[in-house]
Amino acid sequence: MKTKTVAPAGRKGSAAASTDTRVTLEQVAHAAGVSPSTVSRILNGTAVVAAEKRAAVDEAIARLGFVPNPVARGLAGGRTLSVGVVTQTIDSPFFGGALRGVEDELSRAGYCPLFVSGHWNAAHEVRCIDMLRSRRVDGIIVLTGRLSDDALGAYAQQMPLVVTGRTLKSPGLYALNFDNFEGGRLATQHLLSLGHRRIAFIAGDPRHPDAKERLRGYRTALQAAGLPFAQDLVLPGQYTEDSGRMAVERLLESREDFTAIFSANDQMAFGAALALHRRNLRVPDDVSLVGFDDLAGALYTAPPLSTVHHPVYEMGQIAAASMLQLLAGEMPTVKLPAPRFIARESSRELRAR
Amino acid sequence: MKTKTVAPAGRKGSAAASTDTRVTLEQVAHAAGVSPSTVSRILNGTAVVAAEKRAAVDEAIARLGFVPNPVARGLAGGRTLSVGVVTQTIDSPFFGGALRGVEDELSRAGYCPLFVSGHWNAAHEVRCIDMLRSRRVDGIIVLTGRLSDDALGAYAQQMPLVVTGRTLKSPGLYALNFDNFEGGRLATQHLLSLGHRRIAFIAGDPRHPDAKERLRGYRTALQAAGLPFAQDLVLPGQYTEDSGRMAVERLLESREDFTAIFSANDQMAFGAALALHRRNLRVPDDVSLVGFDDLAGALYTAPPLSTVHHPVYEMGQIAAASMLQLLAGEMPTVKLPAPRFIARESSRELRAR
DNA sequence: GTAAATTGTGAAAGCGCTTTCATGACACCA
DNA sequence: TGGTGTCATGAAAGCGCTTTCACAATTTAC
Repeated sequence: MKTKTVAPAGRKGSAAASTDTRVTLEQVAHAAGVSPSTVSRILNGTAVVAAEKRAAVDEAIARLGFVPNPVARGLAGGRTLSVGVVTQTIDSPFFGGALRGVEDELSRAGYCPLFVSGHWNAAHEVRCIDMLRSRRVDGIIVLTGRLSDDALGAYAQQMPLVVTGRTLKSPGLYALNFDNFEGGRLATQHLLSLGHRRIAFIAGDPRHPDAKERLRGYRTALQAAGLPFAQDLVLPGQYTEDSGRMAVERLLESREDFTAIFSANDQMAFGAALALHRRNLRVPDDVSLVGFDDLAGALYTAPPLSTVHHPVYEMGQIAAASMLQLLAGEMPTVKLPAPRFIARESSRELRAR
Repeated sequence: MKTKTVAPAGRKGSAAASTDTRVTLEQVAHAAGVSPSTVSRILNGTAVVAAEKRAAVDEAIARLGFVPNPVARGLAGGRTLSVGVVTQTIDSPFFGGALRGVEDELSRAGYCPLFVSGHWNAAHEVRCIDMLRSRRVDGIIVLTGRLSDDALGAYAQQMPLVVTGRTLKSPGLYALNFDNFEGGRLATQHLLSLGHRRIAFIAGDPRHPDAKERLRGYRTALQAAGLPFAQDLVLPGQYTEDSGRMAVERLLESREDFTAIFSANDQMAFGAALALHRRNLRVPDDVSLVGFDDLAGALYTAPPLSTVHHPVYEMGQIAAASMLQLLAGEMPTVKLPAPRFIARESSRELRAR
């Protein structure tokens, strides 16, 4: 058995696996006594190969510890087995779970995510997407973001696109949207069922479509209960903890009467809880508080926050799975799970005060 | 002006920038009337080029909207302008900030991070690193992790490596370590200076070197104050919220006397706060509570948590900057900032009870 | 039995760059 | 003025794959 002498493999230390980055497909072909084309065909399953040669190649691959070079593959084949993921900040408590879902699902299929942060800025998102395109990703997943629907549609003409937080139809584009309206309705409904009638609402940034939907859910639930919509009970917020804190401070200063607060997201609810604490108002004894999103932290506030569960991890998984389908030439049809309200300890039935 | 007819550029929609992924270096060379080598030299600054030709090339690049293809560059030049980042979970509240620091710093230099999750599992980390190597990243940043120092040293022989959470010297390897001992000392010192004498400690997972260091800081501070070290006041924890909650529950059941708790990280402090809340013990009136890490959430607990500031974002930045230096053939020398204690509202002076 | 369709395989041409290597054009010193 | 350097530049050879194309070797059809 003649084996081409190969540069010594980098197998120093116990950790290095038995794969050698320096072995090339050509060496495998030599070792197996076939042509490179045949090896490639076996690797990609692009054609039928005689069982005998296939065995020889498989053996050579195993023996040499060959791993195909994705960079060369990308150049030659045009596919890089990587997909770009535009998130807003990589350390967002909200999107974090989604990133994990994307990663898990993609790596299962041998794909690799490229995460970039758009910083809630359309121009920056454009730059990110350009960067991803120049890196030749096979597709792009956009988590919400500030880009116009038209802009996204245009990108979708160039490569597969999956986008969350929108309802949007376009060829080569799959949109995944969570039912924020229903979530808003559920949360409000929960407070109403506990007897609350004066329910303040801390709104999210109105530039977010989902913030508007959550507000609409709130209004609809009030209306369904025959209650008037009081503009003074709706406080503007920015989806940040601090904006939630300030909203509650304004609310208290306004001397508006209220017994419960529905915050359009958990982060603002955390801020709200702090503001209430500072005024010696106890949750839920003095004020019931509910949030939206069910962030990891919602389980560990004192008391744990009642909130609408937003399946972010699943959202990431589904987005990735949809991308894989798009890449395979199929049209995805999966939908996001429906919102569920999680009653914890920050809300309770209204008592006479 | 003769221009080679090029496939129509993908400039549909207002969002698509004026760059065209399909323009190649060869087309630029043609358009500028020079050879591809010259264009490459201008792009990389590898050689002096006549000002006149340089101008012609620059013009052609701008006119055609040429963007070099990193995949081809990677194949030809052996450098992919990407660095792998092994984190533990991409959505970790602790490492999140570090990832952002890495991303910001790398992208400034035209590099691109590839984030992979090791899930606190040495075998998984090995697989991640192999994957990154096969993707031909130029270097790898390992955020803490479970790999042995030897294994890391072995990898460092193959490519530049920056690792955090260790003190370790090896060629081609740069280790960045935070002074966890001093942090632990500072936090304990803070409680001592407020008059506390019975200070419980919720320990982190002893497999983490930093958890051991924080404990050592606690012990040293007690010793320096002439206080005995009481093993019964040290509760085992796992760095998770729930382990913090359970630790406090065990502590209360043990009927051990204590007036303050120092938790080895903020996540466990959050759990501890919840357990105290459930027992109607108020922070800081009944029990002072301090954490470690200064997570984003520490600012918005009720009350805001006194804690040791761990500069994670800077850690990410510095790790990335060090990697860039390593890649440039220099040996980095930057160190992490020293720990600072941030007194907020969860700790106060001891009062007679 | 011959023509035609089918099949497995190898040779070779790229993919879009980087990087030697060779070359011609000048400048320099004796 | 001839020889030796220096310098900018182009030609061409890869980098490690995929994929087209061509070609024998079969198999099938008439």
